[in-house]
Amino acid sequence: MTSSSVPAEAAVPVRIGSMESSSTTGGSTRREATRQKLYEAAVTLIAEQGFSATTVDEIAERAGVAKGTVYYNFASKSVLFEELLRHGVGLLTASLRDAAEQTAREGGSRVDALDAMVRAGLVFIDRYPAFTQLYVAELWRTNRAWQSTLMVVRQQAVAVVEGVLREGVEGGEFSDEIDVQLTAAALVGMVLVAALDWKSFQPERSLDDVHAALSRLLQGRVSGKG
Amino acid sequence: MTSSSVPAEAAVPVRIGSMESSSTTGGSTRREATRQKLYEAAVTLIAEQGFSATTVDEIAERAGVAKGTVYYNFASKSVLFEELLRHGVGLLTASLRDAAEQTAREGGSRVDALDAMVRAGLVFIDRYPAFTQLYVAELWRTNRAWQSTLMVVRQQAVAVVEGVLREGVEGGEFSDEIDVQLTAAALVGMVLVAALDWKSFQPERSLDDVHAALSRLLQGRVSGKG
DNA sequence: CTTTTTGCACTGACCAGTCAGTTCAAAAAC
DNA sequence: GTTTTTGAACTGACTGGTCAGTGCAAAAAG
Repeated sequence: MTSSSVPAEAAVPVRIGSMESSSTTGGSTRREATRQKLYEAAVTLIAEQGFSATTVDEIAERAGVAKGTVYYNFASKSVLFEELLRHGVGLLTASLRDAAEQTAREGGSRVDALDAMVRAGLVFIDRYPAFTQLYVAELWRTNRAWQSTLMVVRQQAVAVVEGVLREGVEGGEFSDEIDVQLTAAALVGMVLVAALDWKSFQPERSLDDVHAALSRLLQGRVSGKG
Repeated sequence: MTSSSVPAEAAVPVRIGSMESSSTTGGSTRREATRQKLYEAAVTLIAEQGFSATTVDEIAERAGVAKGTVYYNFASKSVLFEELLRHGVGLLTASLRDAAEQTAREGGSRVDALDAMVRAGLVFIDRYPAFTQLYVAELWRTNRAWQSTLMVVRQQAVAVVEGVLREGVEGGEFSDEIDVQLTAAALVGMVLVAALDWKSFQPERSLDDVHAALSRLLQGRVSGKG
């Protein structure tokens, strides 16, 4: 296991295949496609069963490759998982940032930015429900190998929300008594749980519908008559 | 790894108070006490590592009993887990219901009831953080043996929140345009994620502090100056 | 153009270790 | 005397990871 006699081992450039095939420059070829298939297989299986209950054999089978191929492309089962995690949250973070920035560019308020981010979150969960499940299931675990990866990656996403809240407080749009960190976590939780519930128990509803419900809650338009 | 000499077994960070409230009914005796120890051991281990990654040997060791005792008291590993689940959510549901009813008894509004339930949720998570972790990690999984148990038990808890929202709508206190089911899920998510974040990343803060932050969000006192 | 070589990507049988669950005689606890 | 616990041995299935070998497309040699 440790210190095997591995020769030169032409440095594999840890490329993370994008969840959607970007295929910008023709660099990838077969390898990239294989990685992609493995990500997709792993994400659904782990979302369904959890990391430990998912076997490498299953992942390989679902991806339509041999088991050895998994280990040709990834150092271990947990490395595969960590790269999956990093990539997925990277997409989410970028999406949230875009939403906030575009709102600012269009002259919207901070509440508008928050609302746009809620929508961006919903769009993400709508597109990658399995990834979201898997992420939530692992986030608050302790004593796990990828704990640090998870923390870093969580902070990236939450920081975007915190940033908008902080700007809002500084600009006087939000009360300066709000607790930025906790409020950000609560907002993330609101979207996360509502969306997972949507996907799990009312999948027929439209994104706009769900967004409208959360918007109302976000903007405190719950009390009082409609 | 197995049966290592286990040094001091020092301070377990996440303490689970006895989930069996008090020994009111005298039916238990020794057996009940053993079961209790097994619950407590299982809940922390599974919260940390997940169900599949936790071995029966570990649970027995942590509980300080022999492996045979586990199988004398529970038919299987998953039966132990299911009973744990049912018991824990039973406590939460009772607690939420109490909060709502007491608010009503004292003549509070529905928002007050919601607020009381937020607090009850926080108190629960504060007392049983490991159980909460474990529950969240399993809730949205699919294809698992205890899936149906989980659904039933989830519905019990969420229904209490939905009930208060519905009463609020009927009584004109809440807008009749709110989506009861989604809003309930969002509220639960808000408390859940904020609390887990609190326990994981800001454990030094007080419950009142966290409650105040969530109250503000719940009552839409975010926008506008302090 | 044809033949040979190269080396990347992939294969799948295999191994050493692990784990849920069983068994049971004997000891404790009640 | 009965109920509960112990503790260690055992089984049989499963799993992460390994490795010698295959296939093939493009480069190099002829």
